Amino acid sequence: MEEDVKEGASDKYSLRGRVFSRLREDILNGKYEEGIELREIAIGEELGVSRTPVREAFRQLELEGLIRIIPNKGAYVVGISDKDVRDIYILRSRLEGLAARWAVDHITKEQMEEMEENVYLAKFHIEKGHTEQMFELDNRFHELLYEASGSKILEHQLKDYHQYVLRIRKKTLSSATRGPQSNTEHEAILEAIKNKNHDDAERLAHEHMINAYKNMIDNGLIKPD
Amino acid sequence: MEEDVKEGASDKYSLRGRVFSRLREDILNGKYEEGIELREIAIGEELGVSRTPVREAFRQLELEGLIRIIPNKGAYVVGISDKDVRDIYILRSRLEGLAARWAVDHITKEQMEEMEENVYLAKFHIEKGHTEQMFELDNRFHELLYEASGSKILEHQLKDYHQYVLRIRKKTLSSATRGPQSNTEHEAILEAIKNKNHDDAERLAHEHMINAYKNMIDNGLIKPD
DNA sequence: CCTTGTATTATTGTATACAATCCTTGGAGC
DNA sequence: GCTCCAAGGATTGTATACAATAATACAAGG
Repeated sequence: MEEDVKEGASDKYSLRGRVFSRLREDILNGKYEEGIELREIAIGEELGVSRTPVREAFRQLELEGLIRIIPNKGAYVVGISDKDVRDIYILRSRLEGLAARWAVDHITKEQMEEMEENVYLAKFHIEKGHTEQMFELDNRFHELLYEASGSKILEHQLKDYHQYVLRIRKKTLSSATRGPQSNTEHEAILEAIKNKNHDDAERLAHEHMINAYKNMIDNGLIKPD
Repeated sequence: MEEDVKEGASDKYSLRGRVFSRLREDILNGKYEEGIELREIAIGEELGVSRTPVREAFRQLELEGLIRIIPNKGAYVVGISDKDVRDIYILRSRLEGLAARWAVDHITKEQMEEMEENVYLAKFHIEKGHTEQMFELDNRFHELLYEASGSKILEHQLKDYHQYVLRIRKKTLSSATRGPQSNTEHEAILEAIKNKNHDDAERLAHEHMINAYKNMIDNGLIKPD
């Protein structure tokens, strides 16, 4: 029964939690475009709730930087610029390297086993071209790495960024060449951790992000500098 | 009149903003100890407001990781463990290095001038042993560095961490030896940026954090590993 | 025609009322 | 005395009512 213990602030079973998750997803997926104004009543009616949970969700979204609230005026969708995406990938490249380094000493047997299963299963879905499953497995691999780092702070931070660039990542992975290469890199990172090689783990995780970054630019998903 | 444009989510002039700032400060300063339960009504009465702004502030504090809300039960202060502080310093060491590197290319003339003034003025207050001013100048130096990086993402992140370890930093800087050394290191970072030396800037900023970290441990302010 | 001031309206900010949930406490049964 | 359960109280979750603020429209004066 130890389910849902982590549930940071999403809280699936409260109205506020659902509103928050829904709005975040809608913003990241581009349903609400940048600059658009979100009205409490309208959102409330759309989701069938009153203003109270909507307001609380707004406050959280603001803290996440997804909307900007101007007092007594309104809430405006901020969106993510190409520069933000580039910056996040550079930050991630450094922090994921650190996560991999720390994971060498802190990964549990269960986490290791799930990682191995993850990489193995991914091969299958890549073969079949199941993009949705590839996406989910990629998500989970990185989350596992964050959790295995043994640092709540680092885990929290990387999960945030991971969420943040969700939209762009969906496009990236469906690319025919990046999918397989990404999983090969996952495998290499996993091996380094298994062999307790700190430097390799950090370097490979770092390069993994840099490669993803380059891929985005080469495929024109975001514009360079 | 371009004041208060950044005001992320604090919003000094709304009740919610004040409640949020106040509670964060009280938690970080140790007024509310770890594990203590915060009741909406009690906090509201203490600050003379109703539950609504208190609840909104709670939701934000949860997202910042300072309290943990268990649905239908209560809000509990999380506090910062020694491990969290150690982790943050390691993360900061890497990210501040990056900030310094980026600052080389993005710092404005005004920022550069304020940095120079900052380092110069700090010498005076160190000489006189004015700990409060030393603290403020140290704060400002780092904020300037973050702003000069030219990356909203990185700036936001580092400011967060900076706030987070506020309590411990106050103690550190008042140490007779660390104060002067810290400012000397600031000066070196500034020089590297001025000379447009990316590698030095990154290395020095990185080392600056590592030194602060070691100092904390050597002085027993937090326990090692 | 343009500017300015004011009234109206829409929207957010805050307080309060009501509903749902959890915890405590006390008593019945054994 | 111990266990279990039920009732009451306390606390959070949600909805709604009211207050404050900002946007808009329109009329009066230049």
